[in-house]
Formats: sequence, structure tokens, C-alpha cells
Amino acid sequence: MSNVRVRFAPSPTGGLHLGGVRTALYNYLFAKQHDGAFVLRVEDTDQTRYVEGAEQYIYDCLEWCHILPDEGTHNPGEYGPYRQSERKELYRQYAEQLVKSGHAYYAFDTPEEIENLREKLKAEGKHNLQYDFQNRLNMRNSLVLPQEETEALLKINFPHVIRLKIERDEFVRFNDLIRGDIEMSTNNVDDKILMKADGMPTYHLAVVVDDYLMKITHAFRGEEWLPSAPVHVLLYKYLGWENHMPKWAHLPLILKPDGNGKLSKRDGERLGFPVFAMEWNDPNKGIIKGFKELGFLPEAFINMLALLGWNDGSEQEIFSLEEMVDKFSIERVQAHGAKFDFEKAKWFNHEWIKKMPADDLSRRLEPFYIKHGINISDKVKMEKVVGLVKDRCTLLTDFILQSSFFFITPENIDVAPVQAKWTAEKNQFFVELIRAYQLSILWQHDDLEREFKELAAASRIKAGELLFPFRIMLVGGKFGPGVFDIASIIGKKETINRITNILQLLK
RNA sequence: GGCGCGUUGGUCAAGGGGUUAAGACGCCUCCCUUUCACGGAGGAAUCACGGGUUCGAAUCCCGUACGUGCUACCA
Repeated sequence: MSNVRVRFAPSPTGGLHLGGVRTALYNYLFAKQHDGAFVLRVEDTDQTRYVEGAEQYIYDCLEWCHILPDEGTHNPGEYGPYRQSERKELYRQYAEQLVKSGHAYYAFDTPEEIENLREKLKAEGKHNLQYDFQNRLNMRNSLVLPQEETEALLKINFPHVIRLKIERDEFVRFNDLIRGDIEMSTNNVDDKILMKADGMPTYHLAVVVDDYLMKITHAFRGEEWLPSAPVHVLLYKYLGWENHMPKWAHLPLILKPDGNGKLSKRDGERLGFPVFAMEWNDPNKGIIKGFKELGFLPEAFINMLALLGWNDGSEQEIFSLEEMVDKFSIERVQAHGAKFDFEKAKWFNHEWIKKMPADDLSRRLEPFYIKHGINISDKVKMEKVVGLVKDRCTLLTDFILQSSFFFITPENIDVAPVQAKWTAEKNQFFVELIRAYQLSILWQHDDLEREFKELAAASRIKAGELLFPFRIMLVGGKFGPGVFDIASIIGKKETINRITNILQLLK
């Protein structure tokens, strides 16, 4: 194994959405490609937003997608603990180190004080308060307070935060694997809070400390982090870890299909498609279905996600996980956001269903049939059926409509279109068909078709006119595979029963 | 407002000085199939705008516009 260690750091504050899974996927692909480790760390720095059960949910999703992090990189072990709330003391220690070296300071302003000041400035027409080089000396912090006062306040445990002291007129330069060299002026970044008053670190401190301690070599995250990247680069510098800074890549956003903007959970509800990998039980909104429940194959799901912002330069669009590991390159990831297209997502699934062998597909379909109370204990029949109908199924849930009549006698028969053109001659044909089929011994597709056509010829009715009623009798509607395929699979008794029953209805 | 990032058909996109500007999804037409699909053939549809540089720009540079992200004791 190489020393490449790539980390994925979702926050357990909700379901794992498309962007999250894609970030995980790119992390995984890169790690595997370099024979490195895929590290998962849980971002629970903000306890107020932490949702119970979300952490397990993340694992379940990654497992479904076949992109689980490596053993030992997500459980207490060599680099553990991996949960930020269990690493609290560590962060404090490094924050204090920064204060000592003059790169950070204690700030005693209460949130109310800052809020008031903000509003005051706003009223004066100034856009926003930046707690930075321009304002920090007007605030209540250890840079302006006499040392004794600071010490006294700390002694009585007066609520305070630790802020990073950003020097003015400097330029932070760093390289992004996707965007190339980026340069930003420190004058635009404010004195970010490192430690909150509740003793928890902010993301900025946590991510840097964790990545360093866990020997992370590559950090890929969403584009929304780009503006705060200078803070992280500066933190590496001030902590003396400049040579251990991971290589960055800021992934493009996944945009909503209509209009622009980041795809949100609401867009899914509004536009009628899932935004989560798997069903998520939202404490406020209840159960929200995911791609899994909607009938997506995980292979298709990750294939679709990977291609939303990446391609290997060839015309190939269908990739297995292994192929993606082989062909992926972070440099070929687009720098701009991509609109999510549910139609294309379904196309990927359709392609995967078509190429998947019937036996494999049958296993994946079991839960869907069981949910609908369809008995699929006959594995041989099941595979035959699946092989026969899979070309016409886009989602796994489509198999129910496309194949339930193989297992259950259809109940809702659409006889109207048949009734309209029904004649005594046609009726006679089917009476004779029953008789002929009753004598059939082998019950094979070709024999059934031959007998049907011979009888049709004898009755002087065009086969086409008889095939349609036959389909309605067997299927109940105007869909499904060839009628003789259906008859041969459901068997002699069931076929004759279905013809007999509908014949009664048509009289 | 400030700062960052971006901009090739409706969508995903290839292409990185000379191309008839690939391919895919979706849409339309036709063929195949006595259903619905699958499959096959074809079609409509694109380089945001304005300046440079150059013999030549979708491609390089500069502006503008537009979009988007950040600007929290959220991540």
C-alpha cells in the first residue's frame, strides 16, 4: 500500500445527498488508483446540528455504493478516534499553541455584541462587519486588553473564542488539482474562529489538525470550500506543517436541473426525483426515499454520479467501479458545476439492467417482489422471466408491472378494446385453441406458436387480430414480451385458465 | 457590496490555434417488431458578448455580461 491517504468528511446532519456521494466516490477512486487508503472522518463539530443515526446512515449508503472506507481508517485505531467530538482536547492544544506563537488570540466579545455591531454598521450603510485587521483592535480581545485582564477573564472561564490572526497585505498561494494555481489576498479573509465558546473547534481548525494527524495526503471537497482554503493554508503555515499540507481539489457543485443553483433537498421533492442515495428518515420531514428504494442499481448510481463532472476523454459512458478506478483522474474533473438530469440518470440504470446477467439481477430484485407479495420461490422461472423482460425495465421497480402477470393471474383486465371488435368467429377460434392446447404435450414456445397460427389460418382470421386478444387474456394489458413466451412460462393449466376466464367475460 | 470560481446544443460533454465543432441523454422522423420495449437509420439544436494577439481563435490575452459559491461561535 502506498502512503496516499484520501479523506472523506461528511457531516452527519442529514441524508447523504448526490454531491456527498460523488465526493466520496472521487475520493475512493483516487485512493484505490494509488493503492492508498480511503479515510472517513465524521464532522460532528456542531453538536446542535448532529442528527442521531446519521453516522450509521453514511456507512450504509457507502456500503450500498460499494465504496466503503478502508478497514481501520474509520474506527478507533492507528489514527483514531475518528469522531471529532472525541478529539476535543487535541484541538484546544493546537489552538493554544497558535496563541502562544502570536498567530491567534482570545476574543471575549459575545455573539450579541457582535450582532449589535453588525446591525449598527449596516444601518450606517456599511456592508458587513469583518472581524479582521481593520476592526480587531476595536473589539474585546487579548490583543487590546491588558495581559492581566485577559488572564483574569480566562481564569474565571469567561466565555471566549480563539481567533486566527490573519496578517494584512499578504498573498496566499496554493494549487488546486482541478483549477490550477490560485492566489488570494489575506485582506479579504477575516479572523476566523478556531475554537468556539463551547470548547468545540470549528471546521477550519478541525480539518487541518485532523488531516495533519491522520497523515492525509489528498483532500477533495466541494467547491463551496474554496473561499476558506486560504485559512487552511495559513493554518498549516502557522502550525509549522507547511510541508505536510495535503494536495487540494475543490469539486464542482451539482446544480438543480431547472434554473441554477446548488441542488438542494427541496429540489428533489419539488421536481420529483430523489436526492439521497438511500432512504433517509428526516426528524422533521419523515421518510424521504432514495435512489435505492426507487429501483436504482448501485452500479448505475455511482456510474451516473462519476460521469457528472468527469469523463475519461473517450466516448465510453458505462463504467464499472473497477474501470473507473483504472481510468479516473482528478485533473479531468470539470471545474464548473453540472446540472443533474434525472432522465440521464434513468438511462444509466437502464443500461446497467440490460447488461446485468439475469441471475445477478434476480437476486437484486428479490426485495422488490417480496414487498409486493409476489412469490418468486421458483428460481429457474424467476431468471427466465427476468431475462425476458429486463430490456423493457428502466428501474428495478418496473419489473413488478412488467412481470407480475408471470406469477399472479392478472386482475384488472382491459377488455374494452377487445370487446369492441369481438365476433362469434373469434370466440370459436379461442374455444378451439383451448382444445388444441389441452392436447399439447411439450408446451414449447415454437409449438404453441405453430398451433396458434395453423388454427388462425383454418379459421380465416388474420393472426394479428387474434394475437391482440390473446395478449389481453394473458397479460391484462397492451404490454409485455411475446405471448408465446408468456404462455410457455406460465404453463398449460394457467394459460388455458386465463383464456377461459376472459372468454366468459367477453360473452 | 466585497472576494473567489465558472461560461461549447434544453442537459452531460469531446476538442486546448487550422475539425464538416465528436459522442451521449432528451425531442422529432423512418425502419424492424402483428403489443410495449430493445435494436437500426436519419433530423433539429451549441462555442455568452465585445475588443485584442495571429495569415487564421471555440481554443491564447484583456474587458463586459451572466451564473454560482463564500462573506456565521454551519459545515
